Amino acid sequence: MSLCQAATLVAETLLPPAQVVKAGVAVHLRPQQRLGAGPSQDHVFVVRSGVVLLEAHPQREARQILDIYYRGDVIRSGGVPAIAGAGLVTATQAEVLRVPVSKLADVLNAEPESSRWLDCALARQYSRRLLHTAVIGSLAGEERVATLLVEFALRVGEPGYEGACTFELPLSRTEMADYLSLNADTLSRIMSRLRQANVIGTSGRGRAYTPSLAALCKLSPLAEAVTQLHRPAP
Amino acid sequence: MSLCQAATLVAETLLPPAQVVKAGVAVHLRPQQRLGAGPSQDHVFVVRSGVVLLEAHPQREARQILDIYYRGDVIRSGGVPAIAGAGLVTATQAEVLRVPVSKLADVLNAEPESSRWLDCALARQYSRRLLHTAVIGSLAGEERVATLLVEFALRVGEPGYEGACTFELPLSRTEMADYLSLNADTLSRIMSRLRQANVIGTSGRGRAYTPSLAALCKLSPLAEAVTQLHRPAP
DNA sequence: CGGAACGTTGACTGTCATCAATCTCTGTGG
DNA sequence: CCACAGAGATTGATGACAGTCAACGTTCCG
Repeated sequence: MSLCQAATLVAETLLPPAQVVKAGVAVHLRPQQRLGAGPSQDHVFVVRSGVVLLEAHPQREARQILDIYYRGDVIRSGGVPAIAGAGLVTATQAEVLRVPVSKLADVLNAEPESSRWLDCALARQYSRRLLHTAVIGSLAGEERVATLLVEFALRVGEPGYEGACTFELPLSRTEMADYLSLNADTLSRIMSRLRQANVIGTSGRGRAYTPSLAALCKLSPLAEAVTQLHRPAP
Repeated sequence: MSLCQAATLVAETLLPPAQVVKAGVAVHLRPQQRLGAGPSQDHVFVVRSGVVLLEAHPQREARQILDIYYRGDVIRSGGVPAIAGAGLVTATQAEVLRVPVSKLADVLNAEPESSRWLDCALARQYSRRLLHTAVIGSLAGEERVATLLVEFALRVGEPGYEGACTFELPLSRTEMADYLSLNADTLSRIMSRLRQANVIGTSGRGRAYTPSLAALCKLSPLAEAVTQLHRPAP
């Protein structure tokens, strides 16, 4: 099987096969560090830890975050559309594997296993893009925020008692706003409202928790789809 | 090379290799016809002519069009996220190739050529999704409409004298609105404004033309990126 | 302790959604 | 060929939500 089945989104297919790892080099990055500055070289990056963002500046003074990459995700620097100011930035400390496209191509031709892994990763990420289109295209501000919080809770959260969940916020308020196509001010207002409604709590800038993940999900019409695409491997 | 270079988005890589074609069956469809009604079977569709839409109903009474597929595009029915009312519909009369996933997987394993074609198609489509995220996430109503019109002009347009261009509108107003995350009423107002400004003209419901494609592009901050991703092969 | 970046909150404005009425195509049947 | 019906498209009046600008508070760093 070279195409990924919905049922095979498990841990073993998440990380790249050894041949791919051997073809690349590990890169350690601090928060807010740019990736793939050299546009001359077309690289593929595989996220091993941390969170990487794809950003662009379609307008003067306007930033848009187009994609969020988590552990196991694959990024092809040459596949970024020609939008002004497009580029990759880390949101948190991160470790990525950098593989030249030509070397990866060799591995793919030699190892069908690698093709299976790549197709699987790309299919997963394509689905997530479609879902995010639905989020920013059809949900109200509060619903968008709830959806992103559910995503974070599933991706980087530590479950607690009775459906409670503590999780890191890998993106700053401004970054979350740019991802959700909301104003940073508006996002702040929404977060305050959610806090007052006891749906979430925050501790410091980078962390949050929810007493009931189910309650948070009820605020997002697309929580079910998010859960399907971001739930940690069983 | 198994990954697609930006420079290789040419006609020869657009259509599936013969082995893939042999593994599937051609299906002819009328406008507004649904695809892949049987959720039991996971299929891959390749668009050979016409336009296919991926739609969903994230909210009661709200339709969102998540993706537009043109000639040469690849759709995997199993990759659609679990949003309510998600499914494929034709916008126009269309012909697609329907290939069972298991059969395609066999071909991919046997023929590296096929893997190259598939990776190429998926990379192209992923870029387009990112671009569309930027469109609905950061552009004003009029800019979104201009962007979509440029896309149509490049995809299905017949160039005329001095930058003029006549093109079919494969989507109805309602569908365009649902794709751009605009109200159908608002879209209609914007189209009227563009008509009064002589940027576009319409003849009947399904056709439009622009006296100057360059003028239309000037209304879209992302026209350059659209051109890069939708320009017909040289 | 001080400064800078980030986050919060309030008052105001603008854009787009909503609702309702009218108009225009398109296909059908007399 | 024309009349009709129904869906789709247009247009106007109105309101709500989110953006903008500005001021203040908080967190985190040296």
